[in-house]
Amino acid sequence: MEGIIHSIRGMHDIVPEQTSHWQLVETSLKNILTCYGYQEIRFPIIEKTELFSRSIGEGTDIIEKEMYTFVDRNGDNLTLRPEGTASCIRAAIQNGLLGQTQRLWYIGSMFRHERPQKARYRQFHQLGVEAYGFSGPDIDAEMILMTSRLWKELRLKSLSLQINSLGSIQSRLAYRENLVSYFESNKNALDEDSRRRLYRNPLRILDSKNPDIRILNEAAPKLVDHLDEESKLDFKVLCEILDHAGIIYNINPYLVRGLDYYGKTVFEWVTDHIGSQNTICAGGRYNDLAEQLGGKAVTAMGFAIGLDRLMSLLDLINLLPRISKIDVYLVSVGDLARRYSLYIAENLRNQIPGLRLITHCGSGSFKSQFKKADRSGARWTLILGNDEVVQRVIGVKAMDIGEQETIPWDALTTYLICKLSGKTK
RNA sequence: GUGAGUGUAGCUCAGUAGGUAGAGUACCGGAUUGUGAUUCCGGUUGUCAUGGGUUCAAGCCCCAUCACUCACCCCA
Repeated sequence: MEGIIHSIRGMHDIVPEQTSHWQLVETSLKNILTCYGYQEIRFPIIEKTELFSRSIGEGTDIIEKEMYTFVDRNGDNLTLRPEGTASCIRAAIQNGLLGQTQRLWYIGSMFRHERPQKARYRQFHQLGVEAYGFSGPDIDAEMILMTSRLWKELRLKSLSLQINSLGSIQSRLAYRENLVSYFESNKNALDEDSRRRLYRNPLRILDSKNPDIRILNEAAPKLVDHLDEESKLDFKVLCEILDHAGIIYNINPYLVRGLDYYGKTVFEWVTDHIGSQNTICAGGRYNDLAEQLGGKAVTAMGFAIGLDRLMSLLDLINLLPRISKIDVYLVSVGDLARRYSLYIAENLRNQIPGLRLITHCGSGSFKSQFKKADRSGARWTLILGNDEVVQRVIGVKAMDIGEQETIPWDALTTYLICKLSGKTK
């Protein structure tokens, strides 16, 4: 394998067998977003580093050690986007979109320099959704209902919904103090990770995986008891809307989310099927971010779906359908026939828009051409030899039942349209 | 960044106690001078991840490097 250049660690190719599935899923997702009135926005894959450090939070792992950051030829400090929220709101500010309410979505690659593992890659794909100018909690509920519909559309039942409210920044600060003093008085019980988080991001101790810490958390002060009145009410209304819609959820007081800009509503859809990276979709409210990035204050709510994780979940529980790739494969043998095959194919394409037709190209015996026709998944094989050309006819073989008919050229289009629409002739 | 496991044909994997590499599948050809998926016959495919070391001899043992996988951390 010497001399072969490989892709960078943690960055993977998506090959044709997979792209057909990705396209299918992406189309479903986009259709539903469109039906809810969300519009696509596209923004650059690279931004000034400052955009991310100012939004995501200086103390987070993303900023501290996971960004692909470099200095470009102008000396500017740039970063491959580790997430979409900051870029999206930057684009909204810059393009004057925040004068009115916005429902937006985007899709694309994100980059984080983490150790790769199952469903976690250095280049990964997210579908992000953001809404600006809605104070909630109705838009919060709308997003959760919409994600629930996405799963229904994909026939995905193995996701469970976790929700929580982080409260306003002020109420969270008060809570944080309480929490720190609680953990300080139990400092000996803390593990190494938790001690590190104690002053930097004490809320994150709450979602530790360590069983001992979990026990310690049970007696910790509860965020719910420190919520400000507005957050409390919003959260109550959110729960009521979800109840009315029949959405099953779990209020998880330990759900705190990692990025600094979240406040009030947060939610996650998790699965226990794909290993340790179990969050498929997550988001929350971030009402202070726009102002923090130099825009005017705008309420905002958003979430992102980890598409790599979604695809691997769908694959694992066998929800990816067998996709028929092609309708018709045209084989041709003989000099005369080969000259006519592309001509016949083009005529068919003209007359049957959307026809999925492969014309055999290159050499190949009759036998090998048929093998290719078979493997292409085509339901019909068209057979053109010199004899057929002379008689102005073509063979049509139904690959599933193995029956073959001879059809005159001028009747071929009608014949195929009949077959494709499932009608018997 | 930390830890563990795995690297042999395009793919999935065997490879006995160190003795110079095998199966299935895929691919190509034939049985059928013009008919696939089934059957039968034949053929091709490898710097055994890379570099060193031990040995008369290394796919196998030792060391290093790289990659992949899983978990921790973190997050979608």
